[in-house]
Amino acid sequence: MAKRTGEKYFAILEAAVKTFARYGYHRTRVSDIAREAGVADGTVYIYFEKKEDILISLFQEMMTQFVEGLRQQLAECRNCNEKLAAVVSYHLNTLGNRPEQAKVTQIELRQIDQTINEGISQPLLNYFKVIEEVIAEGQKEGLYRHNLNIRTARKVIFGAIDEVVTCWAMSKKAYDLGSLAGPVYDLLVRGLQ
Amino acid sequence: MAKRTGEKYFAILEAAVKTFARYGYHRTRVSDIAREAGVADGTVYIYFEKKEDILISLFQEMMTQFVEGLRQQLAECRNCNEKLAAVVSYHLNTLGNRPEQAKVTQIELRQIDQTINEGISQPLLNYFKVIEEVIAEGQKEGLYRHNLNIRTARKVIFGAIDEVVTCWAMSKKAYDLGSLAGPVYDLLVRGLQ
Amino acid sequence: MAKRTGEKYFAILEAAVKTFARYGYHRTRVSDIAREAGVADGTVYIYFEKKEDILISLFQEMMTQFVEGLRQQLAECRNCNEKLAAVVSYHLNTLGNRPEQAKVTQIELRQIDQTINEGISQPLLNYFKVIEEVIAEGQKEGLYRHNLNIRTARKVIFGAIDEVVTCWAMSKKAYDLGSLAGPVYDLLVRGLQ
Amino acid sequence: MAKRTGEKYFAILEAAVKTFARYGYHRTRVSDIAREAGVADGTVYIYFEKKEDILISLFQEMMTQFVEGLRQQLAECRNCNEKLAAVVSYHLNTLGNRPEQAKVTQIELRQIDQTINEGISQPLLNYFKVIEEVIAEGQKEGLYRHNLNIRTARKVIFGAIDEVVTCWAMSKKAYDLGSLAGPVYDLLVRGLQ
DNA sequence: GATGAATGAGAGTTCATTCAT
DNA sequence: AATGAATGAACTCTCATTCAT
Repeated sequence: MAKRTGEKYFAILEAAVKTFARYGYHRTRVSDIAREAGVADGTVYIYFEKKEDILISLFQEMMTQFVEGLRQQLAECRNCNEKLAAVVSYHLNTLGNRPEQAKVTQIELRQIDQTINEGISQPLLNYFKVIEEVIAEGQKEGLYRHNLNIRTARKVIFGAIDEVVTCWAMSKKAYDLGSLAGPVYDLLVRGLQ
Repeated sequence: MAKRTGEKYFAILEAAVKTFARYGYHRTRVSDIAREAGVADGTVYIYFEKKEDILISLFQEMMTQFVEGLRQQLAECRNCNEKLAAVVSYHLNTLGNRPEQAKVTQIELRQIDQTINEGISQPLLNYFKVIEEVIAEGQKEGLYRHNLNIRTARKVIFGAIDEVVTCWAMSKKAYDLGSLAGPVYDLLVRGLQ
Repeated sequence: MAKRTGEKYFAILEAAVKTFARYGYHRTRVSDIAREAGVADGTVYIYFEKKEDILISLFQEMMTQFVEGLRQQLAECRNCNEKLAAVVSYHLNTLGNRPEQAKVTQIELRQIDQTINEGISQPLLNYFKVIEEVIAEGQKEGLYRHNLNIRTARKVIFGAIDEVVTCWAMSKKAYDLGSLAGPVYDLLVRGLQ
Repeated sequence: MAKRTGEKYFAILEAAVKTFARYGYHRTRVSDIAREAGVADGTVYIYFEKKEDILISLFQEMMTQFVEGLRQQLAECRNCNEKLAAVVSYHLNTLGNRPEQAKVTQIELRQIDQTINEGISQPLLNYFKVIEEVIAEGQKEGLYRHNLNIRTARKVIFGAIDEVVTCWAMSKKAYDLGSLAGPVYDLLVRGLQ
């Protein structure tokens, strides 16, 4: 079961971002999403196993696209510093331009039992891998310290950017998220050197 | 209503940490907490307005104690670097020694509608203030850059530590969280200089 | 929401009369009605907003039918006296033949907060209007006094009949309610003349 | 148990009229009455068996006083017509001057399972008896028809007055209830003759 | 594939009543 | 007699999920 593809699959996903961002995951009824997507309640269950699945699929689709786009950006960078800058900038700009996605990623996604959720951690690991690759590269290039624990550094980097996004997503969003890329990069790159 | 003090208040709070950490917020029934605390279901509602209230009160009590303890540590530091080290170390050690609290803080607490929750953000702001004070002090002492945006720096610092804790809380906790204090401090302090 | 029509709507209504009459409104659980109607608990809430709604809808359906039937009877009467007799007789006979409805109308219906209930007073007003029309007609025909306050007379008439029904509904119903129509009519008509 | 007398007994009763009239029987908590009476929750249960008991006792006290007062009035009447007029007038004036009692008598009292309630019907029967005595006397005096069924006539009389009070109690009480005594008496007395 | 009416498990919360002090 | 903290039974309503059409 659960087709996970097709025109209506994406219609439902799109409807879900909107309603989750507006009402929050728990206060959104499956029927709300169905109505927004213009399909019947039952139809949702042709494309998704259960409600949680919608949120997870949403994240997976977003994350896949995100990592893909990020990798394209990185391909054009000449060294690890440029790559780190690209990571920060791409992360902040991508979510800064998609407030609804940001809301879902930063807030709603955390409403699910994290303990079980392979579905969330797996796609996230791909992103983590990218960051860790950049750090390792920096060490090879001699730009970053060798006594750096790559995993810890990755946590610091991701955590820092993530918190910056969360603060913005929970705020009135009166400022441009992307404009924080420079300062954040500065803070992080020095730590690695 | 809602006494918010007394022997049973704390018994319920203690029972709540345990059950939330074990089953997660949403899968914990109020009656589970009551049983664990050795009181009747109704008694819970003498001390708390509603289920959500328990989680929030839990956080507030923890946070108040946390900030208080942190301030004591900082009082003994001679400069901002020592203070920053103290923040990182205190944060990681405190939660590292209390896995149940860590689980609740990092995971369960995010299960509530963040949009509404003054109850969560307010106590957190006190912690944020401490961090920002340390940074400002560092600038005054000439140890930290002046072109630093204090708020952004705070987000980076908090986000970094928070992510380190979250990864640990979601892991099998096979390593000592406190032992990451040094590396994390190193990464952060260089960013500020 | 609340479909308020369809096969199951009436099945639930029918089940409600029975259970309300048997156990009383407050002691009837929604699940009792559902079981009696042969539907699931949740189904009740597809057709009714809330429990109270069932009782009110019940009354509205009954009242609508009642007034309709009464109007048909009155159409065949040649003067206001015949009409008054018809009102008394129709009222007593209708409820006399439907003990369960009588129980609900006279007893259970009064278990709801009367202050709020438009839903109850509105349909009743239609009946009141019929009575008042009969009185006014009687005055025009010269059969009833002109110094009669129509509203007061209506209250007296309705109150009298209503009390007769209530006494019967609360009794063992050993006597035929309809047989009181004559005496009651006699008492009332003289008052009007 | 249940002292049913003493200073606090009446304080609770008085508090109950107020709160019942204000919030309705079902929405009044025992603790509301206790607070209004200035006693502890538990104290209520020294004087009353259960919540229902308060409402019933209230009615009994009111009814006893009512019938007593009515009997005094009747003692001064010279014939059954005067007595009937006294009944109507006394009933309407008494409740007309005590809106809170009226609310309780006409509305809240009916919120209890009438089927069981000896406690309500018993004191009411005393009033019924008074009315029936008046009618019987009228027949003896030759003023009222002999083919009158006394019980039915009593129901008509009581029902009529009761409805007049109920309408007033549920209304904004913009008119004086006692002023309806004349018209109501007129309507009723002619029926008896 | 699509529908949407029907299902029924599930739990938070209230509050009358009790009883140790 | 008086207190009021504690009890725990009771029940409505929601909503994710199913399945006959």
